[in-house]
Amino acid sequence: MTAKAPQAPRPVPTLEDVARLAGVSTATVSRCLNTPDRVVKSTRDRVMSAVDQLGYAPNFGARALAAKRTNTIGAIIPTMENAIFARGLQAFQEELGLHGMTLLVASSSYSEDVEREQIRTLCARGADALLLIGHHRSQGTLDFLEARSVPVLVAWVYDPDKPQPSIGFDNRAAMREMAELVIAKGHRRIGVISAPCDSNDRASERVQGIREAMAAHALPADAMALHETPYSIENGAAAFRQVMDSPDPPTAVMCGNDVLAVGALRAARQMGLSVPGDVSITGFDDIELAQLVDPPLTTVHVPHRDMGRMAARLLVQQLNGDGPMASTRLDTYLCDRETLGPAPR
Amino acid sequence: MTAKAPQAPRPVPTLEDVARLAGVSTATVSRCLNTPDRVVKSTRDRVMSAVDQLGYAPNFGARALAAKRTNTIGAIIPTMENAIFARGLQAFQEELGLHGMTLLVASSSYSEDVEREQIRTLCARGADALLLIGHHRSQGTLDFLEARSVPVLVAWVYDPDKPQPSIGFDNRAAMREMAELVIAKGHRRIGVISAPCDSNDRASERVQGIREAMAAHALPADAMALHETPYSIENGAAAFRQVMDSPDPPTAVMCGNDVLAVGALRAARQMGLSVPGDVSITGFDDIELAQLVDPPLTTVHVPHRDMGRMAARLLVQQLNGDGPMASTRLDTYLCDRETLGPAPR
DNA sequence: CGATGTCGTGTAAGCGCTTACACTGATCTC
DNA sequence: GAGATCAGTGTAAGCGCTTACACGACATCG
Repeated sequence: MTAKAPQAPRPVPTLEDVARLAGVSTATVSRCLNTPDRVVKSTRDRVMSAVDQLGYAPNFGARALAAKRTNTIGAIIPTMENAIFARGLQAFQEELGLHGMTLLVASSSYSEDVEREQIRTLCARGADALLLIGHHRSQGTLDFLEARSVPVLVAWVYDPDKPQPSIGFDNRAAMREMAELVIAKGHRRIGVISAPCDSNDRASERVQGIREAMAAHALPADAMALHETPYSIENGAAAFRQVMDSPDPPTAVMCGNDVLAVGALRAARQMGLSVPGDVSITGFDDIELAQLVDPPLTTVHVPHRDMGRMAARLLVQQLNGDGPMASTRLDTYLCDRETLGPAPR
Repeated sequence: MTAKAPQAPRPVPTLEDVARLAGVSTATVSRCLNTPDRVVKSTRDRVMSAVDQLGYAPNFGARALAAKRTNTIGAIIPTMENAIFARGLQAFQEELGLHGMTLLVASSSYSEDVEREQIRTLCARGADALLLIGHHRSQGTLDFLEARSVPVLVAWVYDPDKPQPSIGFDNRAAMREMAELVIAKGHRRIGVISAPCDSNDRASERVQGIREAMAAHALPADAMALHETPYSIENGAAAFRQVMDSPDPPTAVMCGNDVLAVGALRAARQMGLSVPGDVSITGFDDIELAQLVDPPLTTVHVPHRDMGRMAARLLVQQLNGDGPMASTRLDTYLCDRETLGPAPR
């Protein structure tokens, strides 16, 4: 195909090959690549052209081994399937790129065990720091992290009382605010569709927020019908059917996130229920999908991009030795679109 | 917090630490981890408990350096923003996992230069093979890949004539089929909203498919109004407005993918146009969103999961030395939902 | 003008791991 | 019962890179 490769003389060129071709030592080549200003221009040019000619790319593993730093940050998110974390992660990556760092992403499928495995993998791969979602993880995992002294930042939650720094929002307060609105609209029987709460502090905090609002308005605990199911549109739809299949169904269904809410919305339509005429539905996250469905979803807006960007900054600061990270709180706000209406009488 | 770490005696444990604690050589520890059956059980147990006790995790870089294999496959997709590649990649990852391989994902933002950088990065990180999207890339990149002799599989297209093996579908034929249907419904002026065609063979093939169908029915080339814009809902909406802002607007707008189509659909609603009463809209990909919008989108179904799964199998086979990969063609089919209707008269 | 810096470069010691090879006892074979 | 075989383990040589240190060649200075 190309004239440059007569056969396959040396499968992959190394620093040494470059050095030989340029007639310098490996140290000089290394310096050209990492600290170009410590090498005189004439030498540098010679080295660089050798690099090009050979199609040399430094071996990352070897580099990490020798330098003990990888400029890589790992992130483990519960899922890549839907858009919940996509936007935040995108911003995270962009900001990291600005600082010359690379992102390594893994997903845990909402499983504690998988997450532990992924943490080990990312550490093994030399991540200089980790971004994790939520606080819930086993002591063993925490110990491991501490033993390796990898800086960890927890995102999507804000909890200054935890030992690990976090960046995010107050899930409980955010959902409480939404519940207040729902109650203000006259709803007294509230269905709740949430992700499984154990091992998911975002989910449990949100449910807790609803409980608090109900208590504040002297609504009995059994006025809330809680259904837990993993995040997916299908599951949201199924859960909605179950929640509504009761002698005294709720007039509003609050969902733990938008994906579940969109499922609920579909189910409602299939059941011939008008939203919000017959039943109100609310979401959480304000993902793109929320304004695409019909009617557009009333939900809690989460500042995904800001969160991602700030997470990157905090991590970079910490790695540059500018002191420990401070937990940071971002604001959410209600997006009262069209799926929440007054309680039917 | 925990009692196990009095201070920080040795930041991160190494093979040697484990060996010392277990009273064996590093070779034995290594064997316990990689080929457990070559070590007698009593020794192995001792080693393993040392591993646990120390929280040891092998250094990936060092391992790759010594073993010259990483069991890692890299994939570079144009974007993570929307769901176009998500499902396929998920399946790809799952299948890789079954074979003990790990996936490293990067995104190129539809930029050739970024992709080249990412390819280098993934190679540097030791990817044993690469999954790339589409055939379009510079000769320099191709040379680089060949020089390093990294197996490459191209996905989301099928083209047995290219030197690189591919797995996917015939974008041109798939879109031609859709265009045939559109024409059969009586449409004669067709708007086309596509991603920029240069450097995106999927996009250009799809447009070409429309051209072929139109030619086959003796429609003049200028019966097609083509608008190119990057994939995003917003862009789709904007392009739709432009396409329709003509003295003689098209009666059907065919979009290069579902994301654009959903944007077009929104724009149509905002403009007070009924779909498909006033104007028909079609998509491509059949992402989840396609059936969530109202009315559900007529689109081309692409077997994302099959493609991902088979891509993984092909790659694994190749790495196991079972001969070179063969280009594989998958079928698409039309999903005629509710956004395509007869041409208004 | 010899002592002292400074700058650009080379030398070589690892970084943590795998693995070819060597070694040691058992077990087996005739 | 001596030699062959073999399973289990240790020894040590790298893998490709960074970087502390050494070194020579100048420029600078009192």
